[in-house]
Amino acid sequence: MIVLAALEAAPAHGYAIIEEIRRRSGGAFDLPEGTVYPVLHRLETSQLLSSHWEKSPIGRRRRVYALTKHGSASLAARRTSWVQFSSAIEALLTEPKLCRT
Amino acid sequence: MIVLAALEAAPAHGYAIIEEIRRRSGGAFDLPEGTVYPVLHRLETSQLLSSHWEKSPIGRRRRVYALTKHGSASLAARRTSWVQFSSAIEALLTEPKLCRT
DNA sequence: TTCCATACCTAGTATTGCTAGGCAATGGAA
DNA sequence: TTCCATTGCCTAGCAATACTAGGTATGGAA
Repeated sequence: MIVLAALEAAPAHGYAIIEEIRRRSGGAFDLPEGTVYPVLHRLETSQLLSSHWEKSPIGRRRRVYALTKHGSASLAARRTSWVQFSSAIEALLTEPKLCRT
Repeated sequence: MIVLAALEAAPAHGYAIIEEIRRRSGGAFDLPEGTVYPVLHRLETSQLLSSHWEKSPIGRRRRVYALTKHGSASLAARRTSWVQFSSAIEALLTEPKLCRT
């Protein structure tokens, strides 16, 4: 979900995605390449991302990923799941206090 | 963290913990026994829980778990981690909209 | 007696985050 | 010129773990 969200605003290549995630999360998520690249491959295999090779301004090759329609839909679904999940966690963490009478 | 939180109010045995988690989460977390029992064993090995055998009112054996001091401290730390984690996810999920000018 | 609910357990599988490497090109420093 | 840092990609293998799919045992109800 994090990777999909990072690609929501615009397509990007792996290295930039890692930096974007680190920046947006205020450093909380500093994901190593060994985590992100396999995720990108899995998401592409699942048709949630598409990719093509590009040249950076100084001539380096890059693989640029973009959300597909399925990817956008999946992100929306994951957002909903996240809200339900975090609400449930919140309920589990706070209910004991509500029980005291 | 979920299991620790379920034991915060009072000690309980495995089966009751599963029901308590299901109840508190409004059915969102319906954890199978194959998930919870190994977790209980791991938490006890890590000294976060202690256990003893009891007899239920109708005579069935039960293993009742309780938070240790380390368990309470660990739960507190996990709560803090959860808040940071969920805040970071929230930031990742909402920032794209903030970027539009 | 047979079945269900309670109550516990674990072997094995599938997933996945991460470590620890490797490859390649570029630009600047020594 | 040579070397290293940075950018940029990749993967094999380890470790953790959620879950499936079984198993055991007891008490009460049908």
